[in-house]
Amino acid sequence: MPPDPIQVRYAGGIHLPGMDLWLDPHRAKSTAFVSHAHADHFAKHETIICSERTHALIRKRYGAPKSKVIPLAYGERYGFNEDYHLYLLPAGHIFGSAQIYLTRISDGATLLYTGDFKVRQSYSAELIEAEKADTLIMETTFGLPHFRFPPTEEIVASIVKFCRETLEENEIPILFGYSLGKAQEILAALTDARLPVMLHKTVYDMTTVYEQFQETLPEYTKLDFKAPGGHVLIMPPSVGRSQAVRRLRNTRTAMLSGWALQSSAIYRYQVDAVFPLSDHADYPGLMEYVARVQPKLVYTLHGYAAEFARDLREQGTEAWSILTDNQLDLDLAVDREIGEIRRDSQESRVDCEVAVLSDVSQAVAETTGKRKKTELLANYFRTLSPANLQRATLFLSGKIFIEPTQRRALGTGWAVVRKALLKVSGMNLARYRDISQAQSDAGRTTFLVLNGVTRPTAVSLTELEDVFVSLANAQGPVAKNEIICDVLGRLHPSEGRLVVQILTNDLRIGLKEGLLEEAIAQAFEQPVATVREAHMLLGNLGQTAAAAHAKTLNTLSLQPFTPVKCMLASPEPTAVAIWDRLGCESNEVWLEDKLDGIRAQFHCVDGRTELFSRDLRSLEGEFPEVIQAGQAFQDNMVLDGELIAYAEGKKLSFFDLQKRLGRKRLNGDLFFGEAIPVRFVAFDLLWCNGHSLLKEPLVERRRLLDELDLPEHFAIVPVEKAANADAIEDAFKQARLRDNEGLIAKDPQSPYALGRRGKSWLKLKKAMATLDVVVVYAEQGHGKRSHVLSDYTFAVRDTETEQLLVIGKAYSGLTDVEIEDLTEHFTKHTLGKSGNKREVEPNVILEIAFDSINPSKRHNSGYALRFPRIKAIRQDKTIDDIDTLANVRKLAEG
DNA sequence: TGAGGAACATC
DNA sequence: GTCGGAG
DNA sequence: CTCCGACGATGTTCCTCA
Repeated sequence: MPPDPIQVRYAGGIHLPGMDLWLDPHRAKSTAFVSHAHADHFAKHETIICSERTHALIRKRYGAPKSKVIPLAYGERYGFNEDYHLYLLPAGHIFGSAQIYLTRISDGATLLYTGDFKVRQSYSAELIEAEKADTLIMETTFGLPHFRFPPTEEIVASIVKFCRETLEENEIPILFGYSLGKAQEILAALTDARLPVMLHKTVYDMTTVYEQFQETLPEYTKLDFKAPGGHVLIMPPSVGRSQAVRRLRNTRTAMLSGWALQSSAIYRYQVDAVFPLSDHADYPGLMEYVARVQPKLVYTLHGYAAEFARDLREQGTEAWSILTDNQLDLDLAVDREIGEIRRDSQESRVDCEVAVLSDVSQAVAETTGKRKKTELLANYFRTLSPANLQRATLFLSGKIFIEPTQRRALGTGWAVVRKALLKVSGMNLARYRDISQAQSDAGRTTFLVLNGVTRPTAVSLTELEDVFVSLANAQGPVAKNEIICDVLGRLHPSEGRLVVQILTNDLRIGLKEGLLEEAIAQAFEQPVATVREAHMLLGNLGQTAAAAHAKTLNTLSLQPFTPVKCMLASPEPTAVAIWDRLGCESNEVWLEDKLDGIRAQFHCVDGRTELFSRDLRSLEGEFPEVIQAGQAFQDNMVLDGELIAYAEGKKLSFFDLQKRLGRKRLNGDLFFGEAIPVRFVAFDLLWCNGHSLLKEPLVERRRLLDELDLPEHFAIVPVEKAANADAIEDAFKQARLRDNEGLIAKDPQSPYALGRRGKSWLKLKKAMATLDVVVVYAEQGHGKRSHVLSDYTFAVRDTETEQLLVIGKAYSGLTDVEIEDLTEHFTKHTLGKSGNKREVEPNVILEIAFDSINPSKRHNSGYALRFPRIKAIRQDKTIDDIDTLANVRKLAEG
């Protein structure tokens, strides 16, 4: 009578309930077997069983673990408890990697768990050993029959050939392989070739550990970015996109991975070559291994687990994927390490317009270098019909609507999208969080969450546009959620990723509008400047692309009721600086008060009037009285100006004006009763009675502006002319007395530069006193700051209660280095955590600059700062030196 | 019904 | 609005 | 020099949930 198999279950990791032992669990457990030293297999378990070599690697890499470690030599028998004993066998994956062999003493039942393994002899890892076992739990990363690696010598020979040829052409070969295991395997494999090798720091560090156990490594040096020439560089894939590596010229890159067998690999890794050097077993290897173990029952996991299990069953061995549903957890960790997407579901990909667009987007994201990006895009643009060209350029610029004036918000932020992703994938929130935290990249997260759960169909760009429009029209998150679920369910994860990126307005593919302009110019052989100009005039890349395609760019001009991108001013700290920049040219600077309102463009032709905001939105609903009053203008014109809150004899501020922003409903009494009165103060004239004035100098535009008869609610900003820095300084003081922010200085000879933050308009703002505050909370940032604590909440002291009261947050003003230093500091001085926010010891003093202090409900000090920025980290000060609430109050009132 | 959150837009 | 960083 | 990303406060709207 054969014994019952040792019970196995899966619960976020493999668990053997009979002995309460976990095998390579992702999260910290009481007792766990750690098969090898890759980071994803190593959590803070209370007790860790691992090979003594793995233990050495872990110690070197992460320092001595706090866990209790039971290091075992291969074959060393260990009595786990009264009923179970175990020993480890080499797994051949990386140095020190082990399988675990368990025996239940009472009935002799046995179980073998492989961890990651390889059957072939490798250069840097022990040769695998197999033993007969009743139950086998094995990894099946390459569990499809077509994964057959060529003989290792052939692979190595081709790698060496690649390196030699690259060096002969005076270029630098770069080999990408994971810093622990793969990199040393490559290094060892290169021994006979006698090529000079440089190792990236992370690889170098791990290699020094290897060296203690291995005599056959060739000579190597640490990567010197200044003189890499003539060397073979080995580095982990993750640093391949780093600045330092990108800066290296004349490189040829190669990825070393089992996935190289797939034809899409070169494209996916964005390298010049791929070689199938793997530390996993290929399909024949997996089969051979099963034959050696002769198991009665097999559980498979990782990669093509279900497929491989099916193949085994067909051969008469009972085999099951341990739980396809849970694969992601384990695969994910590996993905993160080696920068791969495990399951390549290209086969299920449907060739459609959206798929092509997402490929282009992905390629742009992965391409470094402007020229390559624009060329890629230009080639793509040329293949599109005019209508699809509009859509594609819009979507790639993260926009949705072709007509700028019909632009509406989608109302789909991360909250809505996350809900939809959970629904489509059936994933629970905890797992989703794991993925999103591990990735800290919205696109990759989306891909992984959707991977394998959607039924891709062909979707055209028109259909996608329809989805966006219906999203904009849908009312409420519930309705939007449904639409998103529907479209994601019909898309391949690669396409789903793009759609989510567009929905959340977070494309992040290193594609700015400027680059798209260049691509459009290149695609249709137009000068970039012309395309750019057209974009400013049309306010929309879709239309710009269409015009470039139709070769009608030159016929474009400023048209009333088509808002244009407005000219902006650059900040300048002092009057002297302004004079230096503008004065020398024409010996005169024109000064206007910098009004604190909202920028607006007023269009008027024959009594029809329109008002647009700075980003070309119609302000129709918000300021109807201005639009109405403007109908009294006798002339046809386009004005540039500022909408301000204004009442005779009463000081009104931006704060007052904000109450009217974003309003959809204006009750009757809103502007006749208590409403904040408003006026449009013009400072420029862009078009007048049929003529564009953009190219005219400011003097001329202003002359015409001054001739206009102004209706109610309209005014023109006064100009003062200054002939030296002192006069500017003086005017600045006057402007402040008038409660304005400061000055705008203009070159009277300058044309109107659409959309430019140029040097013809400069702004001088008032600098307030600064505040010394202490940081009380620190938070993780986003995007490129997702790995640092870049968000600081700070407080002042209330001398009455001796409490620290929060007055604001800031990150702006610190350099990357300072943020890194502070991250380290706050990590060490954390008092408590809730979510991403951590309370920190109040021992970092910041000097904060700001524009004003206002009463606020947001922070418990009752005050908030406008435009807070960090001026300095005051290492010379302590918490005793920070500003007091009384001080703040004084500044707020003063 | 009212508080609270998300999304968006303005600076 | 602010700022630092990269091309 | 110019663009871009990653950040600040605050207002309204709209929806959800207790």
